[in-house]
Amino acid sequence: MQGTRGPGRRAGLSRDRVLDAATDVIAEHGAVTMRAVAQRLGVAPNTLYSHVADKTELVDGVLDRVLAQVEAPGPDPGGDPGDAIHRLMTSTHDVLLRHPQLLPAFLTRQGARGENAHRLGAVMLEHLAAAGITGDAAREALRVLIVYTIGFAAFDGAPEERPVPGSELRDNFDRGLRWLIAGITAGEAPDRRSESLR
Amino acid sequence: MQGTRGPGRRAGLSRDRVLDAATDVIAEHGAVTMRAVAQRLGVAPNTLYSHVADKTELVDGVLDRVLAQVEAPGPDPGGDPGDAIHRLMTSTHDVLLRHPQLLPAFLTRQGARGENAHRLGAVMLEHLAAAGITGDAAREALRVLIVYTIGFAAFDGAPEERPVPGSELRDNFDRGLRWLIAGITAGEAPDRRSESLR
DNA sequence: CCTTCGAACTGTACGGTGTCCAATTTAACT
DNA sequence: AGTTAAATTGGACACCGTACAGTTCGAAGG
Repeated sequence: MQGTRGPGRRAGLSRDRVLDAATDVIAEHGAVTMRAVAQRLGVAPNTLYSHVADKTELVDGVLDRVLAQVEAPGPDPGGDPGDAIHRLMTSTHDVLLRHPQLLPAFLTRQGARGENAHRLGAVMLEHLAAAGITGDAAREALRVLIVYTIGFAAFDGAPEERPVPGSELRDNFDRGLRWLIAGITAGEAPDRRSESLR
Repeated sequence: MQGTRGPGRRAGLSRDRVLDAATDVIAEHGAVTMRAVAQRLGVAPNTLYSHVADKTELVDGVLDRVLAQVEAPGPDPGGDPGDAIHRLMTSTHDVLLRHPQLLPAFLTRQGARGENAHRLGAVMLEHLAAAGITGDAAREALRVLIVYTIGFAAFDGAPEERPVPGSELRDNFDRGLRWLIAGITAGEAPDRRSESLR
């Protein structure tokens, strides 16, 4: 039984395996700890720093992996851009709710700055452009939608008293989301709405 | 020079003075620490536990004090309830932005559960009732508005790159808020609106 | 006035956290 | 083969929240 490994003995880690372990730990205990991740990997805590610069980088990695599960419908000429936006934000909301434990981390890191987040933002801007919204107006609309979605998921994932069943919360989210999309696609730039065809 | 105080020697603290010190500390360093608060008061760290049960209770206290600064316009018969709601949420947004350091704490505690938060919620429900929105619909609308406001403030208060000037962010917040209020006061409960008297 | 008692406060300490440093070993490259 | 960079470890540091058991004060009751 060679239970303990001496210094230098490889454990075969990788950034991916570290992030996997971190995801598991956060799913089980609701919070990450360098030591907990290391223990799950059968490794000394410091080892993680060979694959991850910081704890924040570790958390960011986990967050971005979760965001990778969001279904981002591509541009659909002929389809309603509002519908596409609605689907994308709903998928994001669902994905976030599927991992309620890391919603606090999501909030404090303000939405993750990883590549998947970037990808989703780009897709959103495409849909907004298809709806005739570009430039600053598009960026503002995007910000509003992101804030709303993450914020709502965070409040839903709260471990407090739960008088409201999940389905009702989903409806609640859906209703507010429709209000926002309606406002975005309808009344933007009320002074000059010439080429807003439809 | 009697610099150090022996055990038992009173320091003249009170819950209020502790919360004051905590507010200052959080304003300077962006985070609270029992030890930091104690040091600022010239007191041993444990002393705080005579005036505050927990660190979370301390943070909650600070949060609720900040929320006390929000101007909550009373019910105004004849006035537009939508305007009142708009003013209240805008005031909340301003107050939150005035204390960007404790926005993370606000988020992780999901909006503070203190008595001022309660008061603001009650006022909001009054205004919603004045707009003909009651019961579950009112609670849903309130949730949407709170999520949006806190979420937006949190994104604004982020210490990241700031390509957007503050005034523009305020306009951005304002626009989204109007969309939400429009949706709330216009199309609520489209299927069964029988006893929604008005 | 004296006694009593609860509350304020301190010293100390425990278990936990993130992270740095110097060693050690291994795998890969030349 | 020898050299080198990377992976891993033990150990340590500084900090965190907080529990425990004492000390001392201020006020209340006789």
